Amino acid sequence: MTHLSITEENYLKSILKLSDHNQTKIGTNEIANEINISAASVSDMLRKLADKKLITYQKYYGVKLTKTGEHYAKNLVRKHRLWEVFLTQKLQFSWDEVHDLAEQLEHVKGDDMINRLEKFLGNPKFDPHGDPIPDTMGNIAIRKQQLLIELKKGDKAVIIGVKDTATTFLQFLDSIKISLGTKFTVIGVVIYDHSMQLKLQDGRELMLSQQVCSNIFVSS
Amino acid sequence: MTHLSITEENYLKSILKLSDHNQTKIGTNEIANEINISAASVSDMLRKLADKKLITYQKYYGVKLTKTGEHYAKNLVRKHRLWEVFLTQKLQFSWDEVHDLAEQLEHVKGDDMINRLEKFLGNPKFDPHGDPIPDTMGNIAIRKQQLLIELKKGDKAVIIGVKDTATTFLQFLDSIKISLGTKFTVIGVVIYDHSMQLKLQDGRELMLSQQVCSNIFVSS
DNA sequence: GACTTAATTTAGTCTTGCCTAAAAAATATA
DNA sequence: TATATTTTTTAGGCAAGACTAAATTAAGTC
Repeated sequence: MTHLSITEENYLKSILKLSDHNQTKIGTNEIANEINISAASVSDMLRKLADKKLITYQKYYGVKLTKTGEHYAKNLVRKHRLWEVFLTQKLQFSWDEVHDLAEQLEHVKGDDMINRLEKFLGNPKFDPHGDPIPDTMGNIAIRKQQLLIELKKGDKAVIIGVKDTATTFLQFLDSIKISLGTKFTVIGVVIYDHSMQLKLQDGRELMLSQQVCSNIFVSS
Repeated sequence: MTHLSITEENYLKSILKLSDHNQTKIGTNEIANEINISAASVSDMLRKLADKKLITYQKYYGVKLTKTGEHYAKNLVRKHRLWEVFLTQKLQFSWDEVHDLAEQLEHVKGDDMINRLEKFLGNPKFDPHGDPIPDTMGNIAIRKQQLLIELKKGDKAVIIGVKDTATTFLQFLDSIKISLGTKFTVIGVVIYDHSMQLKLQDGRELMLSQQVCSNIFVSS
């Protein structure tokens, strides 16, 4: 375990994130875009990360994490999500406030601390946004999940995560009192704009736009 | 509140630490020695910190924190000590293990988080080594404390802190099951080498060397 | 296949924070 | 007081990580 700089860690994390959506090799511009840095700077860094065997990199042909690189990256995700659980569960932050803090906390070195933190939090499997927390080996619990938008009238389900974690979206969900674990039944789908009408467990009825429904993960 | 780099924060913290012992202005070499950096580099940084009005600095005549600089430095101490309480109380670390982790955690930005952490921990006034935790204004609780070595035969007291926080010392105290809050009576002082014999609340009797007794704070 | 456009890399700089060696100022000593 | 010693600063460099501008490679189009 070589010591990586915060910058290096952030590159690895971005590459992992992009790999999730896009199975093929990641382009320089994609990374540049993800972390708001010039493509030239990214190019520089990719060479360095390749030298350290954290990525495989062929000039002009994109980049992929090595096993080592992937391990580092997943460990960062693990740390990030555990800290998010800590911030929401123990310090009562709301789910739209925790990302930036976790972004800092994830770079604190000390795997022993993280393992103890995990235990202290009761070995949670998902973070406050419903994203799974990798274990020490980088294994990630898989969960059959679908988007709310895919449900049909009459379906019953529970909210287990969000696809978009933008502050405005999370705050909107808070404002309508929707959170992880909320159970509901689809009582109608508007043909015209694909809005969905839900009846919540607490009896409230709610109309959600197609865009909102496309960003909420549910499980039946 | 300008954003300070970790490096800048560490300089401020060192200057504060040195000021505690030494009321006069702090010399370049002292700082260099404290943080293990060349005097030349320190000189450089002092100029930068003075430009930012965090210290008052007169070439060749040493350095002092400004009100602003002192505020930053005390806030760092506050964060450091609160994180130490967290690590020992919640994650079950022992007092000799927490320093390096707290050294990293103290640089995480977010005063709101720290205030919530403080509350979560039950507003502790002292860290695991018995050092006081500054409040948000930088005020530090004062406590009448004396060194164990100053006590006389027959005195009763309670251990409230340590002067030396070296790992070996803390581990030694752990090994003989002495911790903050331990109550005792001095049942003898050896004239020859000034060792002290204590009777603990739990009935155990213990002989401690002059050096050990010179590094334990007690309160009667 | 030649040409245009988009993506990527290289070249040359800048800032931060560190270093060593040398110069300058302050302090101690004879 | 003059000299020696210690402390501090200046000068010149280096590595990391960023930038812009220019060059190169790949991909898309006619």
